Amino acid sequence: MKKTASSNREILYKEILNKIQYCEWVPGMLISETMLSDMFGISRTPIREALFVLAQEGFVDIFPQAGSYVSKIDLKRIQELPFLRYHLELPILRRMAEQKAQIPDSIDRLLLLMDYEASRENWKETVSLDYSIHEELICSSGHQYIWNIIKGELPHFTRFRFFEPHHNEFKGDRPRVPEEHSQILQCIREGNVERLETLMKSHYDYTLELRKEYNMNRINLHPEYFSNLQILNY
Amino acid sequence: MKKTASSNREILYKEILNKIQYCEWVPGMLISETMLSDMFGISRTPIREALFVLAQEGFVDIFPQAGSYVSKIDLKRIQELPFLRYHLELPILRRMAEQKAQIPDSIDRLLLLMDYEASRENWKETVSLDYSIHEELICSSGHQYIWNIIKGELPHFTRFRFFEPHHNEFKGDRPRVPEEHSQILQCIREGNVERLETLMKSHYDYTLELRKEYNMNRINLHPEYFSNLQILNY
DNA sequence: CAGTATGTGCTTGTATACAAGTATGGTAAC
DNA sequence: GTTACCATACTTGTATACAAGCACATACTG
Repeated sequence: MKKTASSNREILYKEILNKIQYCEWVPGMLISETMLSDMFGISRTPIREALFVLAQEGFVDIFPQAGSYVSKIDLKRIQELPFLRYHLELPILRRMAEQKAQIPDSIDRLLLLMDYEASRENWKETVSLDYSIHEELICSSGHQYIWNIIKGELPHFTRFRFFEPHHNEFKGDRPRVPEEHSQILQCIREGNVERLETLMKSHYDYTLELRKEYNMNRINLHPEYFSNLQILNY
Repeated sequence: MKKTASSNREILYKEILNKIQYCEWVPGMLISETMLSDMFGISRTPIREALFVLAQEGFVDIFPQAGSYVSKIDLKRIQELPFLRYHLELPILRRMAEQKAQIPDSIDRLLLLMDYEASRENWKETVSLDYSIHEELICSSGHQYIWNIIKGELPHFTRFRFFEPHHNEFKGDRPRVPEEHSQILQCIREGNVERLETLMKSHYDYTLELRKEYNMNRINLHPEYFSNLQILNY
């Protein structure tokens, strides 16, 4: 029993997810199966199969006999992600710090790369490396399944990062992210648990992030891209 | 644009998931599309669509041109669930306790029902009410998305609860679960944060659970149902 | 002019025929 | 007896035809 190369369905799934997470297909856009069928030059069957999985994950809304649409960016969901990551990643990293666990060398390489890509303003690559750094840390401590859960939510947040074509947070409201990573690593190496917790808290400053003026302005540029806008009014 | 009644695909998804999570279809069992097609009296198309989603969630393994199988129970995944729940649910309940938040009346009704169903040894209903109690608590504090993430993982654990037809944990290794719920509620109502943390820790005693003699014996009855068995040997 | 009814074109839902790859068991060669 | 090969039956992957339902525009009615 062998696992063969990727089927069209799997390729399509990744392709469509990329279009959506980087907002090349904007929230609310109609994506009918026949349209995708023409675009990719294959039949509706594998396209439907990819769309179901994407719908299950909240990236596509399917209205029977009416149409399929790129889902709107759910601000409630965005708001919950930092909570999720803080409370799952911190205990893992804290344990690594307490045990002064070995950190894989690959991390330092990723840090360098992220700096490099950020300096060249390659934002897609920068964000991708951001995620990879966390992935390496979490998985090196054996919590692959926890990371998989987080990973499934990340594309929702990626949309929030990319919905304006020319925005980037690393120049805007969070220019210090790459530096924060280095500091977090250092804390783990030194076993400095207290500072680690402080750093993680600000790295995932989840209580107010969405309601910062910076983000309010961005969101108001494209209110039609969002659902659950009311959470901005508390 | 209206959401119509459930399509066959959605019905099938739930139906198949139930068969799998309650181990009516045992781990490793072959479930070919034509077999399901005959069984349910509908064509392969909606069945395939349901199977893809289940495969994505880890309940089904699809081997192209070879066959589809009920996945084995992944002990690593089972082991991570208590970690996940503890670190997500505790901060939510802790906050409720600190704020002495209002707890919906429906919870007390669910507690009563769970006691009742447990006393009548209706295990499916008991487990289902167990989950509902947590759901009510978590969602009443506004963290529906966090609960959805946990909810997606629960059927994996349900399989671990039901893979022996005549086993039940509430008579076996964890008879005090219903009582623990009452105590947790009381802590929240009284704002007793310290005791809450202790209770939650034992409610999700995640570090050793799988390696307790009780579970080792159960697992050894059906080693062919499991993957990642090696984690029992640490 | 307002409101209702209806037809048309679009969408997704389902069934089925066919393509292509896998695993198995039997057979023949050694 | 052992090994290699091959035919066969089974699996999933894909394409396509048709069914059924929604939404909008249009025409009709009051």
